[in-house]
Amino acid sequence: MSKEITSRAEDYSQWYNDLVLKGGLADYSAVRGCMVIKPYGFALWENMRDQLDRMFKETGHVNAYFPLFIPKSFLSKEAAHVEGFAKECAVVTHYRLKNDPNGGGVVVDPEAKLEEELIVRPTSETIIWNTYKDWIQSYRDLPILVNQWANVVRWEMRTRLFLRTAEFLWQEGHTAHATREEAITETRKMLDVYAEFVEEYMAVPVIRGVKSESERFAGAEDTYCIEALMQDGKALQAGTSHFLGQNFAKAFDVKFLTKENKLEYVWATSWGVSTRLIGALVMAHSDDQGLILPPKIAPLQVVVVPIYKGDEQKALITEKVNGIMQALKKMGISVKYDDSDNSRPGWKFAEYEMKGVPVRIAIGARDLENNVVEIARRDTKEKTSVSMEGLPEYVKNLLDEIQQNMFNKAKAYRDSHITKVDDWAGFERLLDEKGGFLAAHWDGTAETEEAIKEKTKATIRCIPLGNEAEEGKCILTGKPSTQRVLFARAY
RNA sequence: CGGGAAGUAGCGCAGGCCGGUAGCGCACCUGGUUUGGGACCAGGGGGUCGCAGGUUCGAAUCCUGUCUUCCCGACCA
Repeated sequence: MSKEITSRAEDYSQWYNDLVLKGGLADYSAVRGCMVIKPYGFALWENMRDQLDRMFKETGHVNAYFPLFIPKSFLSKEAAHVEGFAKECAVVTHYRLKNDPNGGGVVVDPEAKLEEELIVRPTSETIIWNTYKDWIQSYRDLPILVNQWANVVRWEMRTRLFLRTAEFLWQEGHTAHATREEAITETRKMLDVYAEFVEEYMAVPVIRGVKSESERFAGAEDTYCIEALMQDGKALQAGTSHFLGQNFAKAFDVKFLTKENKLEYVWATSWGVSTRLIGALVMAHSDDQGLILPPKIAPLQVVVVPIYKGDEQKALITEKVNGIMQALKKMGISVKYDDSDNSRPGWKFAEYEMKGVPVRIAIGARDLENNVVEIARRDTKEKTSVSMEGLPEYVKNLLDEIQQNMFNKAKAYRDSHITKVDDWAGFERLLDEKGGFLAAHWDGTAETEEAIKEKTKATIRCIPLGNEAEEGKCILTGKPSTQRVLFARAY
């Protein structure tokens, strides 16, 4: 048929592309490295965004919006920061086009060169801290807890749908605090918010941790992260939260007066998650039949497919379905009745499986007679005959169960792919044969980390929070180590 | 940005070496029969062959450039 999905076993990358494209989440666009997020994919993002937004507001944050363009000079104010992003910045140099005197359409007007070039934001720390300077006078102005939903641009060499595109959507929280402790607390709090969201709503288990120096955000003192594991054994960073210390306050000269009337630099955090989460969602749960979406964020939770012979039967079924739909909607369940006549039930079944709709209800003449419906769940593909009596409650419970089951399944896979390893040969072999996270000792130096990366392509994903101390020897150098860290090949 | 592959109807492809006015399957439209896991019959519509130049009487086909995508590397979230 026209919508075959490449199997995971055959070609994992192609499988992922097939799911995104054929599941209707996104399409390639005419612009290099940029994608079109289609309505179904955007509905998914909206559900994620809305929930995150609620959680940000519950933790005291407010939304604002800062400019897309950043003066070039701003970026260079924080040395580490500019170094981290310089290689992937899009630069605006002119502000006008004109008709090509040679008749070739429009050309950039050389007369319209900008005095100072503008950078399309790769992230907004600089423009925001330049602004915060004006907002902050005294300790009474703190803390500032601002988030923005925005697009950002990072000019990537190699792009992949959702996982890495030149332009992507995200949120970036930027907070300012009076004390180091308060800023660190904020950094950790938002990491917890992310972890809760990804686990509770996306049903993807994550490991909370701290990045090593070389994986740290450019300009941060500490970068915290949540790391998820994909079905091919590769890790994916699902969110980051940075303790920025006073780096940006110093770079942009943002000081405040304390109660004691002393002038001090402000402490900062920033934190973000992006549409990349959709990539994580796809790769954590889906199978060779298509997407599997967790009920809590699925654009559509239930689809009803009628099976009928002739218009009379269809009318009877539709009448019954209308009642079911109303009852489900009353319980806050999103449901669609697909009574379109241009495809048959079997085709619809396959289609909604591809799109990952958690629950399918099929109802035909036989069911009407017996006062039942057939319910199929996407996660396990199980089909059951269920009485019409109490159907809404049954569906409600089933959605909860699917959500839980998806998380449990992903967690079982993840947990079985965290492997302790103490010898180099085993380390290399496990990376190739099993994948997942390898818990190994590391001597704590960037040189060793780099050497391991070069030999194996594996990086230190994080040092887990609450990691237990354990004497050991570095997996590569044999030098003394005090704890295990998590290595993995990553997206 | 290097190495490989590709771009022809909405989707998947053939045609290309050997230039002569574009074809198949699915989808779509009409009518009918159908409908419990991707229906069938009959009739029909749809393509400046990615884009721009060039060679030629004539280009999907040959040449040059360019854009986009995929896979593998380097880089990164």
